[in-house]
Amino acid sequence: MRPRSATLTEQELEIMKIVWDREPATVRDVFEILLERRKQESRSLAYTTVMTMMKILEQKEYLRKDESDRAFVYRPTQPKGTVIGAMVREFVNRVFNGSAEPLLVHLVEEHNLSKDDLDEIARIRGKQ
Amino acid sequence: MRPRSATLTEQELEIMKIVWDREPATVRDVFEILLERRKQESRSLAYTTVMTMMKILEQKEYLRKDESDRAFVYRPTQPKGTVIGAMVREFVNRVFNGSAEPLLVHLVEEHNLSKDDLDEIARIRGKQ
DNA sequence: CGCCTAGTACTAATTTTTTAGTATGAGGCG
DNA sequence: CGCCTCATACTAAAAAATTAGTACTAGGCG
Repeated sequence: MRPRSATLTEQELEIMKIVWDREPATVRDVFEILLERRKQESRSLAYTTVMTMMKILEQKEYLRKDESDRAFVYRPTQPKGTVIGAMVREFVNRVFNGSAEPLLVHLVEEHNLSKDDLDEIARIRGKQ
Repeated sequence: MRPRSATLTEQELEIMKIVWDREPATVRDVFEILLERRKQESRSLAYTTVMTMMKILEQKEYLRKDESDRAFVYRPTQPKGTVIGAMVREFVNRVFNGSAEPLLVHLVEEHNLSKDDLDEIARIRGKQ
């Protein structure tokens, strides 16, 4: 039996990022942004596809919908940081067996993070 | 049209990690390790499932198979660091729109990376 | 008022990913 | 030699993830 994804799937995340950005957002809001992006890469998208995805996100309790004037408006139930944090944790677990250091090394070596960036983070971190 | 995953899927990665570890590995090698893990969580696994996955990995050219005494032996075509690096990049793109810093912040704030760890990384990084 | 638009609910198809069954063959061994 | 084990090739089913169609409704507006 194939298990369900433990975190947001790719398309679910795509939608959640938009809703976190707008807070709240309607299906049409999300649809238009996504459609625009799809056009860039010559892919299409149906309005009802976004609707279905947002309903799924509501069922999974990532979104909550409120009656509004015309269309439903959706809001995230959890802050972005919380959900993304869980995704980072899942990634670290899955790819690096739970250890964050090797990921850090990848970031430093392959993502142009300078010593200054690290110092900056360390400084912020140190403050608390 | 749903696109294919741009990186290793979950099960593909699980297998690749084992093969990188053994180098080379047979289907049976991988099967036994995975079966053991599955047992822990009361899940089952068929030998042929692993075979199919490894054939897919061969088709995708992540693995190469060599004739051997009894069973085929499989070797990775690319070093672990390269492939995992690509996965990190894909993750950063997908989740953080390509910017590594916010991921770094998550790591520092939620994965018990101390200032010392950062210093250590910065030192290694600085050396080159 | 009747029509068009925007929205929703419901249903379902498609593709990917994961899983496994069946048939077949090679080789050791009693 | 005949059987049993292990491996492979081939086929395909099941589940998840993604995509979309159809029917229906409310509301604006000509």
